[in-house]
Amino acid sequence: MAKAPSPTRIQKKNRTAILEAALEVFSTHGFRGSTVDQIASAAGLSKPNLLYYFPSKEAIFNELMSGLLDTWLDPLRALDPNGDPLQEILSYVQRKLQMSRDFPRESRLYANEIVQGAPRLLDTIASDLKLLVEEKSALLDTWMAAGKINRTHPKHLLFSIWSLTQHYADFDVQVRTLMGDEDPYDAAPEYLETLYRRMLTPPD
Amino acid sequence: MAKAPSPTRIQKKNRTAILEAALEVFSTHGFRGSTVDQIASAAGLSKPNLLYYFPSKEAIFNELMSGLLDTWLDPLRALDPNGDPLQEILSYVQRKLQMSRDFPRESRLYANEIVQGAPRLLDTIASDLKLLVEEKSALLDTWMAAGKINRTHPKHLLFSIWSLTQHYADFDVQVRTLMGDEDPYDAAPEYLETLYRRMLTPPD
DNA sequence: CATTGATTTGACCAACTGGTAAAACTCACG
DNA sequence: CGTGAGTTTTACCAGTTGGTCAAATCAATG
Repeated sequence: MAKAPSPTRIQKKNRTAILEAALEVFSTHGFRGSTVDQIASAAGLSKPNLLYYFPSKEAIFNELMSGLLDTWLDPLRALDPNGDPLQEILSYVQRKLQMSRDFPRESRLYANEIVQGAPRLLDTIASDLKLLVEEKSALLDTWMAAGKINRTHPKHLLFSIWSLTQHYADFDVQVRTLMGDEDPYDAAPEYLETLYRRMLTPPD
Repeated sequence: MAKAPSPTRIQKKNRTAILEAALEVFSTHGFRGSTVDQIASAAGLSKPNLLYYFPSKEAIFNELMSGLLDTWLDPLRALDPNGDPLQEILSYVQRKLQMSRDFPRESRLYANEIVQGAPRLLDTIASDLKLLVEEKSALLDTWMAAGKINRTHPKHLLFSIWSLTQHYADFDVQVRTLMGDEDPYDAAPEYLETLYRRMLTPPD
Protein backbone atom coordinates (compact mmCIF):
# COMPACT_ATOMS: atom_id res chain seq x y z
CA MET A 1 0.00 0.00 0.00
CA ALA A 2 2.36 2.69 1.23
CA LYS A 3 5.21 3.36 -1.16
CA ALA A 4 8.54 3.84 0.60
CA PRO A 5 10.85 5.16 -2.09
CA SER A 6 13.83 5.47 0.25
CA PRO A 7 13.86 9.12 1.43
CA THR A 8 16.77 11.24 0.34
CA ARG A 9 19.24 12.76 2.81
CA ILE A 10 17.73 16.16 2.01
CA GLN A 11 14.21 14.83 2.41
CA LYS A 12 14.96 13.45 5.83
CA LYS A 13 16.60 16.69 6.98
CA ASN A 14 13.84 18.94 5.67
CA ARG A 15 10.92 16.88 6.92
CA THR A 16 12.50 16.86 10.36
CA ALA A 17 13.09 20.61 10.25
CA ILE A 18 9.49 21.21 9.16
CA LEU A 19 8.02 19.10 11.96
CA GLU A 20 10.24 20.80 14.53
CA ALA A 21 9.23 24.23 13.23
CA ALA A 22 5.58 23.21 13.10
CA LEU A 23 5.70 22.09 16.72
CA GLU A 24 7.07 25.46 17.73
CA VAL A 25 4.52 27.43 15.74
CA PHE A 26 1.42 25.29 16.29
CA SER A 27 2.04 25.02 20.03
CA THR A 28 2.18 28.79 20.45
CA HIS A 29 -0.60 29.85 18.07
CA GLY A 30 -2.87 26.84 17.68
CA PHE A 31 -3.82 25.36 14.34
CA ARG A 32 -5.91 28.19 13.00
CA GLY A 33 -3.59 30.83 14.39
CA SER A 34 -0.57 29.43 12.60
CA THR A 35 0.31 30.14 8.98
CA VAL A 36 2.17 27.95 6.56
CA ASP A 37 4.51 30.86 5.94
CA GLN A 38 5.42 31.04 9.63
CA ILE A 39 6.25 27.35 9.71
CA ALA A 40 8.17 27.54 6.46
CA SER A 41 10.42 30.39 7.51
CA ALA A 42 10.90 28.86 10.96
CA ALA A 43 12.15 25.78 9.12
CA GLY A 44 14.30 27.89 6.81
CA LEU A 45 12.28 27.13 3.71
CA SER A 46 10.02 28.98 1.34
CA LYS A 47 6.31 28.25 1.49
CA PRO A 48 6.11 26.37 -1.82
CA ASN A 49 9.21 24.45 -0.85
CA LEU A 50 7.55 23.34 2.37
CA LEU A 51 4.48 22.30 0.43
CA TYR A 52 6.74 20.11 -1.67
CA TYR A 53 7.32 17.96 1.41
CA PHE A 54 3.82 18.06 2.92
CA PRO A 55 0.64 18.29 0.88
CA SER A 56 -1.10 20.72 3.23
CA LYS A 57 -1.05 22.54 6.53
CA GLU A 58 -3.41 19.97 7.97
CA ALA A 59 -1.14 17.12 6.89
CA ILE A 60 1.72 18.60 8.88
CA PHE A 61 -0.50 19.00 11.89
CA ASN A 62 -1.81 15.46 11.71
CA GLU A 63 1.62 13.89 11.39
CA LEU A 64 2.82 15.94 14.33
CA MET A 65 -0.20 15.00 16.42
CA SER A 66 -0.12 11.27 15.81
CA GLY A 67 3.58 11.19 16.53
CA LEU A 68 3.00 13.06 19.77
CA LEU A 69 0.11 11.06 21.18
CA ASP A 70 2.04 7.83 21.23
CA THR A 71 4.88 9.04 23.43
CA TRP A 72 2.48 11.16 25.40
CA LEU A 73 0.66 8.13 26.75
CA ASP A 74 3.74 6.01 27.38
CA PRO A 75 4.02 6.90 31.09
CA LEU A 76 0.43 5.82 31.72
CA ARG A 77 0.96 2.57 29.81
CA ALA A 78 3.95 1.94 32.03
CA LEU A 79 1.76 1.80 35.15
CA ASP A 80 2.64 -1.72 36.30
CA PRO A 81 -0.02 -4.00 37.86
CA ASN A 82 2.77 -5.94 39.56
CA GLY A 83 4.57 -2.99 41.10
CA ASP A 84 3.93 -1.43 44.51
CA PRO A 85 0.72 0.59 44.03
CA LEU A 86 1.74 3.79 45.82
CA GLN A 87 5.20 3.76 44.27
CA GLU A 88 3.78 3.11 40.82
CA ILE A 89 1.49 6.12 41.06
CA LEU A 90 4.13 8.40 42.55
CA SER A 91 6.55 7.40 39.79
CA TYR A 92 3.89 8.05 37.20
CA VAL A 93 3.38 11.54 38.61
CA GLN A 94 7.08 12.29 38.50
CA ARG A 95 7.50 10.91 35.00
CA LYS A 96 4.59 13.02 33.83
CA LEU A 97 6.05 16.10 35.48
CA GLN A 98 9.36 15.38 33.80
CA MET A 99 7.63 15.28 30.44
CA SER A 100 6.10 18.68 31.07
CA ARG A 101 9.55 20.02 31.78
CA ASP A 102 11.22 18.33 28.82
CA PHE A 103 8.46 18.68 26.24
CA PRO A 104 6.43 21.76 27.12
CA ARG A 105 5.59 22.51 23.50
CA GLU A 106 4.08 19.09 23.01
CA SER A 107 1.97 19.65 26.10
CA ARG A 108 0.78 23.03 24.89
CA LEU A 109 0.02 21.69 21.44
CA TYR A 110 -2.22 19.11 23.04
CA ALA A 111 -3.77 21.62 25.41
CA ASN A 112 -4.53 24.03 22.60
CA GLU A 113 -6.33 21.30 20.76
CA ILE A 114 -8.41 20.08 23.69
CA VAL A 115 -9.36 23.52 24.97
CA GLN A 116 -10.75 24.32 21.53
CA GLY A 117 -12.92 21.22 21.58
CA ALA A 118 -10.46 18.75 20.03
CA PRO A 119 -12.00 19.00 16.54
CA ARG A 120 -9.10 17.11 14.96
CA LEU A 121 -8.53 14.71 17.83
CA LEU A 122 -11.84 13.59 19.26
CA ASP A 123 -11.82 10.20 17.55
CA THR A 124 -8.46 9.26 19.01
CA ILE A 125 -9.55 10.32 22.48
CA ALA A 126 -12.79 8.39 22.26
CA SER A 127 -11.05 5.20 21.13
CA ASP A 128 -7.37 4.78 22.04
CA LEU A 129 -7.23 7.01 25.11
CA LYS A 130 -10.57 5.83 26.46
CA LEU A 131 -9.48 2.22 26.19
CA LEU A 132 -6.27 2.90 28.05
CA VAL A 133 -8.05 4.91 30.73
CA GLU A 134 -10.61 2.18 31.31
CA GLU A 135 -7.84 -0.37 31.72
CA LYS A 136 -5.84 1.71 34.16
CA SER A 137 -8.92 2.83 36.09
CA ALA A 138 -9.72 -0.83 36.66
CA LEU A 139 -6.18 -1.38 37.89
CA LEU A 140 -6.49 1.50 40.32
CA ASP A 141 -9.80 0.06 41.47
CA THR A 142 -8.23 -3.28 42.35
CA TRP A 143 -5.48 -1.51 44.26
CA MET A 144 -8.08 0.40 46.22
CA ALA A 145 -10.17 -2.69 46.83
CA ALA A 146 -7.07 -4.43 48.18
CA GLY A 147 -6.51 -1.52 50.56
CA LYS A 148 -3.12 -0.72 49.04
CA ILE A 149 -4.11 2.91 48.45
CA ASN A 150 -6.97 5.02 49.74
CA ARG A 151 -10.30 4.58 48.04
CA THR A 152 -11.19 7.44 45.70
CA HIS A 153 -12.56 8.01 42.20
CA PRO A 154 -9.94 6.50 39.87
CA LYS A 155 -10.71 8.67 36.86
CA HIS A 156 -10.67 11.85 38.89
CA LEU A 157 -7.35 10.67 40.26
CA LEU A 158 -5.98 10.36 36.73
CA PHE A 159 -7.43 13.70 35.67
CA SER A 160 -5.83 15.38 38.66
CA ILE A 161 -2.42 13.94 37.78
CA TRP A 162 -2.66 15.13 34.20
CA SER A 163 -3.94 18.50 35.26
CA LEU A 164 -1.32 19.16 37.91
CA THR A 165 1.68 18.03 35.89
CA GLN A 166 0.72 19.59 32.58
CA HIS A 167 -0.19 22.84 34.26
CA TYR A 168 3.51 23.66 34.57
CA ALA A 169 3.93 23.40 30.81
CA ASP A 170 0.58 24.75 29.66
CA PHE A 171 0.47 27.76 31.99
CA ASP A 172 4.22 28.23 31.93
CA VAL A 173 4.01 31.95 31.27
CA GLN A 174 1.72 32.55 34.22
CA VAL A 175 3.60 30.25 36.57
CA ARG A 176 6.96 31.82 35.79
CA THR A 177 5.64 35.35 35.97
CA LEU A 178 4.19 34.73 39.40
CA MET A 179 7.22 32.85 40.74
CA GLY A 180 9.76 35.46 39.65
CA ASP A 181 13.30 34.15 39.94
CA GLU A 182 12.34 30.81 41.45
CA ASP A 183 12.29 27.93 38.98
CA PRO A 184 8.88 26.24 39.24
CA TYR A 185 10.47 22.84 38.72
CA ASP A 186 12.60 23.22 41.85
CA ALA A 187 9.73 22.70 44.27
CA ALA A 188 7.16 21.00 42.02
CA PRO A 189 8.42 17.41 42.37
CA GLU A 190 8.33 17.54 46.15
CA TYR A 191 4.98 19.31 46.21
CA LEU A 192 3.34 16.67 44.03
CA GLU A 193 5.05 13.82 45.87
CA THR A 194 3.70 15.11 49.17
CA LEU A 195 0.25 15.75 47.74
CA TYR A 196 -0.27 12.27 46.34
CA ARG A 197 1.45 10.52 49.21
CA ARG A 198 -0.93 12.15 51.70
CA MET A 199 -3.87 11.59 49.40
CA LEU A 200 -3.24 7.91 48.78
CA THR A 201 -1.37 6.45 51.75
CA PRO A 202 -3.87 4.30 53.63
CA PRO A 203 -4.28 4.89 57.41
CA ASP A 204 -1.92 3.01 59.82
CA MET B 1 -11.81 61.99 30.51
CA ALA B 2 -14.24 59.28 29.45
CA LYS B 3 -17.32 60.61 27.72
CA ALA B 4 -20.47 58.87 28.86
CA PRO B 5 -23.15 60.04 26.45
CA SER B 6 -25.88 57.92 28.06
CA PRO B 7 -26.04 54.71 26.03
CA THR B 8 -29.22 54.07 24.10
CA ARG B 9 -31.47 51.12 24.82
CA ILE B 10 -30.35 49.64 21.49
CA GLN B 11 -26.71 50.33 22.28
CA LYS B 12 -26.96 48.52 25.57
CA LYS B 13 -28.71 45.52 24.03
CA ASN B 14 -26.31 45.20 21.11
CA ARG B 15 -23.11 45.65 23.08
CA THR B 16 -24.28 42.95 25.47
CA ALA B 17 -25.18 40.63 22.60
CA ILE B 18 -21.79 41.23 20.98
CA LEU B 19 -19.85 40.48 24.14
CA GLU B 20 -21.88 37.33 24.75
CA ALA B 21 -21.30 36.17 21.18
CA ALA B 22 -17.62 37.07 21.40
CA LEU B 23 -17.24 35.01 24.56
CA GLU B 24 -18.72 32.01 22.79
CA VAL B 25 -16.57 32.39 19.69
CA PHE B 26 -13.28 33.48 21.25
CA SER B 27 -13.42 30.75 23.90
CA THR B 28 -13.79 28.01 21.32
CA HIS B 29 -11.41 29.26 18.64
CA GLY B 30 -8.98 31.58 20.37
CA PHE B 31 -8.32 35.16 19.27
CA ARG B 32 -6.64 34.47 15.97
CA GLY B 33 -8.95 31.60 15.15
CA SER B 34 -12.06 33.74 15.50
CA THR B 35 -13.40 36.02 12.80
CA VAL B 36 -15.36 39.22 13.19
CA ASP B 37 -17.96 37.74 10.89
CA GLN B 38 -18.46 34.75 13.20
CA ILE B 39 -18.98 37.01 16.17
CA ALA B 40 -21.27 39.31 14.25
CA SER B 41 -23.61 36.60 13.03
CA ALA B 42 -23.57 34.91 16.43
CA ALA B 43 -24.77 38.24 17.79
CA GLY B 44 -27.34 38.58 15.01
CA LEU B 45 -25.63 41.54 13.38
CA SER B 46 -23.81 42.27 10.17
CA LYS B 47 -20.07 42.79 10.33
CA PRO B 48 -20.14 46.53 9.64
CA ASN B 49 -22.92 46.87 12.15
CA LEU B 50 -20.82 45.17 14.79
CA LEU B 51 -17.93 47.47 13.97
CA TYR B 52 -20.22 50.37 14.62
CA TYR B 53 -20.27 49.36 18.28
CA PHE B 54 -16.66 48.27 18.68
CA PRO B 55 -13.76 49.83 16.80
CA SER B 56 -11.96 46.54 16.18
CA LYS B 57 -11.76 42.83 16.88
CA GLU B 58 -9.06 43.46 19.45
CA ALA B 59 -11.22 46.03 21.25
CA ILE B 60 -13.96 43.44 21.73
CA PHE B 61 -11.43 40.97 23.04
CA ASN B 62 -9.90 43.43 25.47
CA GLU B 63 -13.22 44.53 26.92
CA LEU B 64 -14.23 40.91 27.35
CA MET B 65 -10.94 40.07 29.01
CA SER B 66 -10.84 42.91 31.48
CA GLY B 67 -14.42 42.26 32.45
CA LEU B 68 -13.60 38.60 33.00
CA LEU B 69 -10.46 38.97 35.07
CA ASP B 70 -12.17 40.90 37.78
CA THR B 71 -14.80 38.32 38.62
CA TRP B 72 -12.29 35.56 37.95
CA LEU B 73 -10.15 36.61 40.88
CA ASP B 74 -12.98 37.32 43.29
CA PRO B 75 -12.84 33.91 45.00
CA LEU B 76 -9.16 34.34 45.76
CA ARG B 77 -9.71 37.85 47.07
CA ALA B 78 -12.36 36.42 49.38
CA LEU B 79 -9.79 34.25 51.17
CA ASP B 80 -10.30 35.60 54.70
CA PRO B 81 -7.33 36.03 57.07
CA ASN B 82 -9.75 35.83 59.99
CA GLY B 83 -11.51 32.65 58.96
CA ASP B 84 -10.54 29.09 59.85
CA PRO B 85 -7.54 28.34 57.59
CA LEU B 86 -8.52 24.86 56.43
CA GLN B 87 -12.14 25.84 55.92
CA GLU B 88 -11.15 28.96 54.03
CA ILE B 89 -9.03 26.97 51.59
CA LEU B 90 -11.59 24.21 51.14
CA SER B 91 -14.27 26.82 50.47
CA TYR B 92 -12.01 28.53 47.98
CA VAL B 93 -11.54 25.23 46.14
CA GLN B 94 -15.27 24.61 45.99
CA ARG B 95 -16.04 28.14 44.87
CA LYS B 96 -13.44 27.84 42.14
CA LEU B 97 -14.87 24.50 41.04
CA GLN B 98 -18.31 26.05 40.95
CA MET B 99 -17.02 28.78 38.67
CA SER B 100 -15.64 26.19 36.28
CA ARG B 101 -19.04 24.60 36.14
CA ASP B 102 -20.96 27.84 35.78
CA PHE B 103 -18.58 29.74 33.51
CA PRO B 104 -16.64 27.20 31.46
CA ARG B 105 -16.33 29.53 28.49
CA GLU B 106 -14.67 32.18 30.59
CA SER B 107 -12.23 29.59 31.86
CA ARG B 108 -11.41 28.39 28.36
CA LEU B 109 -11.01 31.93 27.09
CA TYR B 110 -8.44 32.52 29.79
CA ALA B 111 -6.75 29.16 29.18
CA ASN B 112 -6.51 29.81 25.46
CA GLU B 113 -4.80 33.07 26.14
CA ILE B 114 -2.29 31.75 28.66
CA VAL B 115 -1.38 28.60 26.73
CA GLN B 116 -0.51 30.79 23.77
CA GLY B 117 1.82 32.89 25.86
CA ALA B 118 -0.63 35.53 27.08
CA PRO B 119 0.44 38.10 24.48
CA ARG B 120 -2.51 40.36 25.26
CA LEU B 121 -2.57 39.69 28.99
CA LEU B 122 0.95 39.53 30.34
CA ASP B 123 0.91 43.01 31.81
CA THR B 124 -2.17 42.32 33.90
CA ILE B 125 -0.72 39.06 35.17
CA ALA B 126 2.57 40.66 36.07
CA SER B 127 0.89 43.48 37.99
CA ASP B 128 -2.61 42.84 39.37
CA LEU B 129 -2.49 39.07 39.66
CA LYS B 130 1.05 38.99 40.97
CA LEU B 131 0.17 41.45 43.69
CA LEU B 132 -2.82 39.42 44.78
CA VAL B 133 -0.84 36.18 44.71
CA GLU B 134 1.93 37.66 46.82
CA GLU B 135 -0.59 38.82 49.38
CA LYS B 136 -2.39 35.51 49.61
CA SER B 137 0.84 33.51 49.59
CA ALA B 138 1.94 35.48 52.61
CA LEU B 139 -1.37 34.71 54.29
CA LEU B 140 -0.93 31.00 53.59
CA ASP B 141 2.58 31.26 55.00
CA THR B 142 1.35 32.65 58.29
CA TRP B 143 -1.25 29.89 58.52
CA MET B 144 1.48 27.32 57.97
CA ALA B 145 3.80 28.99 60.45
CA ALA B 146 1.02 28.89 63.03
CA GLY B 147 0.58 25.17 62.42
CA LYS B 148 -3.02 25.60 61.27
CA ILE B 149 -2.32 23.77 58.00
CA ASN B 150 0.54 21.59 56.85
CA ARG B 151 3.65 23.38 55.66
CA THR B 152 4.06 23.38 51.91
CA HIS B 153 4.92 25.74 49.07
CA PRO B 154 2.10 28.32 49.07
CA LYS B 155 2.37 29.25 45.41
CA HIS B 156 2.38 25.65 44.27
CA LEU B 157 -0.65 25.18 46.47
CA LEU B 158 -2.44 27.97 44.66
CA PHE B 159 -1.35 26.71 41.24
CA SER B 160 -2.66 23.26 42.07
CA ILE B 161 -6.05 24.65 43.06
CA TRP B 162 -6.35 26.62 39.83
CA SER B 163 -5.15 23.71 37.78
CA LEU B 164 -7.46 21.11 39.30
CA THR B 165 -10.60 23.20 39.27
CA GLN B 166 -10.17 24.79 35.85
CA HIS B 167 -9.26 21.45 34.32
CA TYR B 168 -12.92 20.45 34.37
CA ALA B 169 -13.81 23.46 32.23
CA ASP B 170 -10.72 23.67 30.03
CA PHE B 171 -10.48 19.97 29.19
CA ASP B 172 -14.23 19.48 29.30
CA VAL B 173 -14.33 17.57 26.01
CA GLN B 174 -11.74 15.08 27.14
CA VAL B 175 -13.15 14.67 30.63
CA ARG B 176 -16.67 14.05 29.39
CA THR B 177 -15.53 11.71 26.63
CA LEU B 178 -13.63 9.59 29.11
CA MET B 179 -16.34 9.61 31.77
CA GLY B 180 -19.15 8.61 29.45
CA ASP B 181 -22.54 9.02 31.07
CA GLU B 182 -21.20 10.07 34.46
CA ASP B 183 -21.29 13.82 35.07
CA PRO B 184 -17.78 14.92 36.08
CA TYR B 185 -19.21 17.42 38.54
CA ASP B 186 -20.95 14.67 40.51
CA ALA B 187 -17.77 13.35 42.07
CA ALA B 188 -15.41 16.29 41.61
CA PRO B 189 -16.40 18.27 44.73
CA GLU B 190 -15.82 15.32 47.02
CA TYR B 191 -12.60 14.33 45.28
CA LEU B 192 -11.11 17.78 45.70
CA GLU B 193 -12.40 18.12 49.25
CA THR B 194 -10.70 14.87 50.19
CA LEU B 195 -7.51 15.74 48.35
CA TYR B 196 -6.97 19.09 50.03
CA ARG B 197 -8.19 17.93 53.42
CA ARG B 198 -5.61 15.14 53.45
CA MET B 199 -2.96 17.43 52.04
CA LEU B 200 -3.45 20.24 54.50
CA THR B 201 -4.83 18.83 57.77
CA PRO B 202 -1.98 18.94 60.26
CA PRO B 203 -1.22 15.78 62.27
CA ASP B 204 -3.40 16.18 65.39
C1' DC C 1 -45.45 64.42 10.56
C1' DA C 2 -40.95 66.36 9.92
C1' DT C 3 -36.43 66.39 11.03
C1' DT C 4 -32.30 65.02 13.11
C1' DG C 5 -29.35 61.89 15.18
C1' DA C 6 -28.78 56.90 15.78
C1' DT C 7 -28.50 52.61 13.41
C1' DT C 8 -27.96 49.42 9.56
C1' DT C 9 -26.64 48.00 5.08
C1' DG C 10 -24.19 47.05 0.62
C1' DA C 11 -20.26 47.81 -1.90
C1' DC C 12 -15.76 47.86 -1.51
C1' DC C 13 -10.47 47.43 -0.34
C1' DA C 14 -5.92 46.03 0.78
C1' DA C 15 -3.53 42.58 3.16
C1' DC C 16 -3.16 37.91 4.07
C1' DT C 17 -3.72 32.92 3.44
C1' DG C 18 -3.46 28.14 1.63
C1' DG C 19 -2.23 26.25 -2.31
C1' DT C 20 -0.69 25.61 -7.54
C1' DA C 21 2.13 25.56 -11.81
C1' DA C 22 5.98 25.75 -14.26
C1' DA C 23 10.38 27.26 -14.86
C1' DA C 24 15.04 27.09 -12.90
C1' DC C 25 18.43 25.16 -10.42
C1' DT C 26 21.31 21.36 -7.91
C1' DC C 27 23.32 17.24 -7.31
C1' DA C 28 24.55 12.46 -7.53
C1' DC C 29 25.84 9.12 -10.74
C1' DG C 30 27.31 6.95 -14.95
C1' DC D 1 30.79 16.35 -18.09
C1' DG D 2 26.17 15.30 -19.21
C1' DT D 3 21.73 13.98 -17.73
C1' DG D 4 17.77 13.10 -15.28
C1' DA D 5 15.67 12.90 -10.90
C1' DG D 6 15.24 15.65 -6.96
C1' DT D 7 14.79 20.30 -5.15
C1' DT D 8 13.86 25.23 -5.00
C1' DT D 9 12.10 29.51 -6.63
C1' DT D 10 9.20 32.94 -8.99
C1' DA D 11 4.88 34.21 -10.22
C1' DC D 12 0.47 33.59 -9.47
C1' DC D 13 -4.56 32.62 -7.94
C1' DA D 14 -8.89 32.46 -5.52
C1' DG D 15 -10.91 32.82 -1.08
C1' DT D 16 -10.87 34.99 3.41
C1' DT D 17 -10.27 38.61 6.65
C1' DG D 18 -10.33 43.07 9.27
C1' DG D 19 -11.89 47.23 8.37
C1' DT D 20 -13.93 51.62 5.72
C1' DC D 21 -17.40 54.57 3.67
C1' DA D 22 -21.31 56.64 1.97
C1' DA D 23 -25.88 55.84 1.29
C1' DA D 24 -30.13 54.14 3.20
C1' DT D 25 -33.17 53.34 6.95
C1' DC D 26 -35.00 53.83 11.54
C1' DA D 27 -36.63 56.00 15.78
C1' DA D 28 -37.61 59.54 18.99
C1' DT D 29 -38.53 64.26 19.74
C1' DG D 30 -40.67 68.55 18.98
